[in-house]
Amino acid sequence: MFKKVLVAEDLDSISIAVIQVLEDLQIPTIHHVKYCDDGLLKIKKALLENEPYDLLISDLSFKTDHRDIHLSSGEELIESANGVQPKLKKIVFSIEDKSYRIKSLFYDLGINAYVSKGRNSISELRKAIEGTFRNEERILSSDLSFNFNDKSLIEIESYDISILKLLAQGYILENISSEFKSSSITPNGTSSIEKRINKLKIYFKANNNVHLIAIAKDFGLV
Amino acid sequence: MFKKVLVAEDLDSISIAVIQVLEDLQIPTIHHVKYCDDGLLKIKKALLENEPYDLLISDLSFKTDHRDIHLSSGEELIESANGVQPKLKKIVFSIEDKSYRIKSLFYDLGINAYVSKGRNSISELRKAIEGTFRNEERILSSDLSFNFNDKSLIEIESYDISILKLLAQGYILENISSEFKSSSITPNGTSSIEKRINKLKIYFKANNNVHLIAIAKDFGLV
DNA sequence: AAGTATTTTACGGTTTCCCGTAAGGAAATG
DNA sequence: CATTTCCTTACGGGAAACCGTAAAATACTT
Repeated sequence: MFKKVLVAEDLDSISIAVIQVLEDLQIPTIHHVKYCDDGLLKIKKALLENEPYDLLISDLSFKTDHRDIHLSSGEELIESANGVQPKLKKIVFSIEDKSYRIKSLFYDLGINAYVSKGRNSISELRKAIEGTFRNEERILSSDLSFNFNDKSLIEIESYDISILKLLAQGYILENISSEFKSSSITPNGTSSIEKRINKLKIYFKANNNVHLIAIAKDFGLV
Repeated sequence: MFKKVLVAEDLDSISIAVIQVLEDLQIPTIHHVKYCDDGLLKIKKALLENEPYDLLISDLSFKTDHRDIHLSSGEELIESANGVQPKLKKIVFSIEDKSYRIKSLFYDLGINAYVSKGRNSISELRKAIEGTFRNEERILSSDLSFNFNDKSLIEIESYDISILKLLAQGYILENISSEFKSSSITPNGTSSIEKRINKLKIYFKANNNVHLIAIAKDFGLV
């Protein structure tokens, strides 16, 4: 079994349970951080000392408080971790249950397992840890069931997200156009952007921009 | 100390920690439900058997799954509980940290304490339980600090919420107007609704309706 | 290199939003 | 009962969204 595991989880009420699972699995070294920044520091330090972690279990969203931080989410932590220790095994333990967000964790960040916080997540987490150790791939907790080959939602790309983000910030078409021009994002004509928004509206069955942003917010896209 | 406590929390990873706190406080009877409906049933049953609960500790948001449910949130559970056992002490333990939503829990649902899930919430929860037992009022975990007398946000009333909800569903002004007419909500002229939206835009510093809804979503108003 | 397809951009007409002003009506005051 | 005040509604003009069409630019094929 794993020898050295790092847990990144801000909520103490949850980290207790996660650590309990790791103790049950008799993992000798269990470290826990409440901030992503601390997590990256620990990973780097462990590498320097030639005692790297075997496994990172991370949440996705972290509360903000008084402290100044560089890494604000689990995604950013994992991305940074990939920069210094690409082979690190990674399990995400989060409440998120939107398939395209989870898919991107596997595709873009190369995580080994995703466990959704739910009514039976402790046993799911345990199974995921064991499976990851056995080098199983794309482990998903059983309350989630979506098809990795379903392309439908993955086609919403960063370009669409950029538009939605700016719309949600009160930008009008012209503003978005000039914003894209100055960031050299293409296409950036008002007409093209308009068309893309229209596609999104059709896709999400939205009546108008207001409706679209409400839906995008619900889906956690912005 | 309390003799009989009910915990309503769907996430097993969290309920473990909550129950641990209660055990540390040596509470003889601790029950736990993962669904709001089960919570209400238990409260009713305990009342019938003349062994009512002294305290309810509830989360606010519950995941939906295959099961059909009547009560979908902690608010609804507490409201129902108030219907059958108004004197029941109530502590809410949730991730929510928007002041006006928390205020309404105290004002409208008469909860005794609110503990925000955070980096040190376990000790906060323990303090809240002890404080509630000593009949302290309006207990707030210390990571939250807002003024109960600050009227600013509480003035957004259900009328505004109705407008925001319909906007978020893609209604245009005319639709909202006729919707209000058929529900006999006043004022219902397009002009009045327009003016009210304008006030909201000024209040939330929103550039337009799209921006407004994005902000409303962020604040959890809709 | 020419032709075809696709993408990007431009344009115009209609609807809705946006915002100021003002008329109409109800409640409050004296 | 008249006057003031506040609230609701109506109206109008300009801005932005909405929606279809078409031209221009780019990429793709043969």
